[in-house]
Amino acid sequence: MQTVTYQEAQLLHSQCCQAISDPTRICIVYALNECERNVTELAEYLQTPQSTVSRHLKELLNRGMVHSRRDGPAVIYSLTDDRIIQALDTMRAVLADLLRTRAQWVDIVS
Amino acid sequence: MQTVTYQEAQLLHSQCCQAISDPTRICIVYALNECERNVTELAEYLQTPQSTVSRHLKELLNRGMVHSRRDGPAVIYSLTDDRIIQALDTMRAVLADLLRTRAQWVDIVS
DNA sequence: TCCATGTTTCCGGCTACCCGGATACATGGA
DNA sequence: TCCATGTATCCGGGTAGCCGGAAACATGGA
Repeated sequence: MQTVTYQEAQLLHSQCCQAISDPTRICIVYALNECERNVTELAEYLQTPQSTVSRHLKELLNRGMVHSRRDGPAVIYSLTDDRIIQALDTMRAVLADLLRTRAQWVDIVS
Repeated sequence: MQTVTYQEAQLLHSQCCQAISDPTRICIVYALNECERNVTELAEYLQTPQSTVSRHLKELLNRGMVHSRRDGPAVIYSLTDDRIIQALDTMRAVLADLLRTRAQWVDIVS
């Protein structure tokens, strides 16, 4: 059984978090939580260039955050694990409370 | 009441996630979850240069992830919100399952 | 086999992030 | 007021990340 050092585990942990720390990737993850979509659909939905979306999906795939499957010429992506949304929502709640205590900008975030 | 656009909210969300996406900052957050500590204590505990720790703490403070209070010449830091740990643990669980399905490196992470 | 559709990769370039030693700054006691 | 302790900032420099147009690559139907 191969093992990793504590530092390597920490690095993997941070890479998972980094995967969902980019604004575009956050949008992609939430979009895939609604329903699975292919690259073009995501690009249109997010109003983002297709190459950009594809690049981010590659990152998410490498980190294991999403699955992909072919459907003819299209590639359909879907979320690997619901807990990714759970983690994002948790941080969003933390943020909402932060803003609340600072008494500003509450409406959109919460 | 001042509001933010959807894009700005997304950006804030990503900044919160980014705050806990650096390996060193993850270590700091977990260390502060055990007990509050000052900069020097953290630096020694994490075997990391004091200036580096201080810089990361500033980031975490700016993002509202930690509190600080003075105790004489020292500045003591503590976690703002337990849910930060919750989110980190969630992502760690996702990672652990990922590695499990890939059948390697399981022991340390889980 | 040729083409339409959809995807990935390449490219040049810019920005943001991270590092750690050294220096400057704050605090409270002698 | 001077000093010891602890903290924050400065600095130079390296690295990683992000961008979007363009070109190359897959796929399945005509």
